[in-house]
Amino acid sequence: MEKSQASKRAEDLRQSVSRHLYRYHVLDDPEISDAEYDSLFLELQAIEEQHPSLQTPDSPTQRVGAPPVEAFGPIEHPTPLLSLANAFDSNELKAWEARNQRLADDASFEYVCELKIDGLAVALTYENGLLKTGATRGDGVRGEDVTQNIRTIKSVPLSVNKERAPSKFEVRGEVYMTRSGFEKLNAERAKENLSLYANPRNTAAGTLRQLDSRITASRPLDIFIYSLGWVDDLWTPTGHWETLIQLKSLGFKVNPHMRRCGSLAEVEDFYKSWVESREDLDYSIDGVVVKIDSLGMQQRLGIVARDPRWAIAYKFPPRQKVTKLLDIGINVGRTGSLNPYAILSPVEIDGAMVKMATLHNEDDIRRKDLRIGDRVLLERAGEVIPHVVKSMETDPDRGPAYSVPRNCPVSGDPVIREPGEAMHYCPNSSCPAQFHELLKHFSCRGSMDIEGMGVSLAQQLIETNLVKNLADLYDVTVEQLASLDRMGERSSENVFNAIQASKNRPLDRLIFALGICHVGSETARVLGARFPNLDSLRTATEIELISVNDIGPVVAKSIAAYFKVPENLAVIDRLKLMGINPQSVVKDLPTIVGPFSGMTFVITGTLSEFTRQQAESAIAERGGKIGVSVSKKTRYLVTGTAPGSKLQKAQLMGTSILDEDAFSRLLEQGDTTA
DNA sequence: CTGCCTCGAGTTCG
DNA sequence: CTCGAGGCAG
Repeated sequence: MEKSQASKRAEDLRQSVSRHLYRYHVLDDPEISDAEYDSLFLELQAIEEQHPSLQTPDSPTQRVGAPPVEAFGPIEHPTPLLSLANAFDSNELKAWEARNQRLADDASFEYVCELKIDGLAVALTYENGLLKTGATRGDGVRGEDVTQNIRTIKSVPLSVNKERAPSKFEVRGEVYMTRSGFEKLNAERAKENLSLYANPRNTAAGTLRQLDSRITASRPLDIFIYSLGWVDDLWTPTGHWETLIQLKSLGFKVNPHMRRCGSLAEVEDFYKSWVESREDLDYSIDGVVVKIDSLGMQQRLGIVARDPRWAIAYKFPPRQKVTKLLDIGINVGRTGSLNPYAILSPVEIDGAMVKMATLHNEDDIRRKDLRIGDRVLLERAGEVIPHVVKSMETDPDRGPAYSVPRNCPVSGDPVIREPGEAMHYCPNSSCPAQFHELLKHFSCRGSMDIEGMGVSLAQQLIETNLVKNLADLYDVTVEQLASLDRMGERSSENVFNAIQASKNRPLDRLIFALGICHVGSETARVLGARFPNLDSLRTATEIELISVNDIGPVVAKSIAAYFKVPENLAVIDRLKLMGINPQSVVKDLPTIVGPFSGMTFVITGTLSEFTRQQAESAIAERGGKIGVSVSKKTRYLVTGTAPGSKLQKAQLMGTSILDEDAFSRLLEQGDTTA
C-alpha cells in the first residue's frame, strides 16, 4: 500500500476501532461482533508495523502494554486527592447535614448520590485531548506513575474531543475488577496451578502496580470516572451532577447508578435500595457517596484536615465481623462423613445472629490455620450462609493445629480417610448419627415424602428404639407416635397417614430414598427407568450397571456394594412384604416431543406467578430440560425476583435471559405451535 | 488424557 | 449456593 493511502486507512481504522472499543467497554452496547472487531484491529496493527511513522500515541494498538519498567516514578497531584469522612448509620448522616446547615446559614442542599466502588482511586490527566498521565492516589499528594498500565484499560479514552474538552484537565476515578473477571482469572490460574488471588480489590491493586504492563493488559481491569480534579480553562460546571454528565459526554465511563436528591430522605432511599441489591452488581461497592451538588456551596463549606465537608461516604453495614472461634464440633453426615463446623461466639451480621459455620474438612481448616480460641473473620457475603474467611491470629505457637478426631464422636469407631479424599469417614453404617441422617433423607421431599417427619421426630424414633432401620418406620403405630414429646393425637394420626401414603411412591423415588452412595435423584431416575423393580436392580451385575447411560465404574461399584450388605437386603425384603415394591415400565428414557425439545432451561430467583415446581413441569411438559447451573448448553435463563449468581454467569456467557413475563409468553407460544 | 458439564452432598438463620 | 468429583466426548 502506498503511504498516503495507508495514512488515510490507518486514520479511518483508528477512529473506528476506538469507537467500537467505546461502544463495547463504556456503553456496553457493541455494534459489531468480536471477530469483526479483531479483524479491524489486526489490519490497523499491520499498517502501523509497515509504516511506524503512522503510529499515534492515542492509537488503540498502544493499549497492549509495554516492556517492564524498573520502578514507577512519582507524580505530584496538583490538587490533592482527598479522602472522605464516613457515616455508618442514619444518625451520623443527619449529623453531617445538620453541621453543614449550621455552617451555611441553614441553606437547603441538593445532593448527588453515587455508588462507592471498592477499588483504587486514580487521577488521569489530559493535555490537548490526549491522555498524558495516570497516577495512583498514593498519600493523596504524591502518587505513582502508572500511565502505561492505565492505558491498557479499554474504557479509558486515550484521547478526547479537543474542541469540546479543556486544554488541560484531570479526572478522577476508581479502578476495579469485576467479580466475573476476577473469577475467570482465578479459574485460569487454577488451571495452570498458580496460587489464587484473594479478592477482586487486592487483585486490581496488584495489577495496577504491575511493572510489566503487558500483564496488566491481559487482566480484566475497568474504571469508573467520578469527578473532575482540576481544569485549566473553558469549563465552569456549576454542580457535581452537571460535571458527571459532561464527563460522560466526553466519553468517560461514568457509573450509571447515580441520583440527584432533594432531601436526606431521598438519599436514604437510594442507600437502602442498594443495601438490598448490591449483590446484583458485577463489582463490589461498600457504600454510597453523598455529595452536595452545588460547587459554590462546596467551596463555601471547604475542607477540614483531609476531608471535604461537602461529601461523605455512607457505608453499608459490614458483612464481615471478627468473632471468637470457641470450639470445633463434628457432624456426621448420611454417608458417614465427619463434617467439622465452627462454634462461634455469636455475632450479628446483616441482621442475623451467627453462631455456627461449616468448616468443610481438616485440610481446609489447616489451610486457613484456624485454631480453637482464635479470633476469626466471619463473612456473610451475597449468600445467606456465613463462612469463616481466615484467622486473625499470627502467633504460630498459640495452640495446637486442628485434627479431626480419630474416632467417630457418636459410635466411637476409628475413622478412616482414603488417600486422595478430602473427608474423613466413620465406617460404621449403622452408627445412630448416620441412621438419623438417612431417616431424614428417606422422608424428605423428593424421596418418600413423609410430611411431618422432621429432625426432632426422627431423633425420638431412634432414641426410643421404635425405629432401628428404615423398614421399622412402617410398623410404628399411632399410639406409639402419640407417646412421643410434642406429638398430640392429631399430629400422630397425620404422621401415621403420611407414612402409610409413602408406600406408593414410584420406583425411582424409592431408589433415591435408600441413600445409596453416589445415587442422587438424577441417577435414581435413570435406574428407575432402566430396571422394572428393586429386585432386578439388586441382582444386576456391575457390568450391567455400567452399560446404563450416566453410570460409570464408581457409581456401579457403589450400587453393587450396597446390595451385598445383608442388613440392607433384610430391610428391602421387609419393605417388600409390607407392600413397598414399586414397578416401573421399562422403556427408553421417556422423551417428550414438544416445542422445547432439545432446550435446557435454568431458573434463578423467585417467580411470582408460578412455584418453581410448576415452572419446571411446564418446561418438562413441552419437552424441555431443567438445568441446575448455566453452561454453554443452556438455552434460556428464566429470572424471577432476587436472581442469584446464575444471572451474572448467563450475562457473561451471553445466554438469552427471560424475565417472568417473557417466560409466560414463551409458554403460550409453545402451546399454539405444539 | 483433558476439558467440559452435571450430579451429589452438605449448608445457616428465622 | 458452592464445592468436589464422576461420566463422557473429543
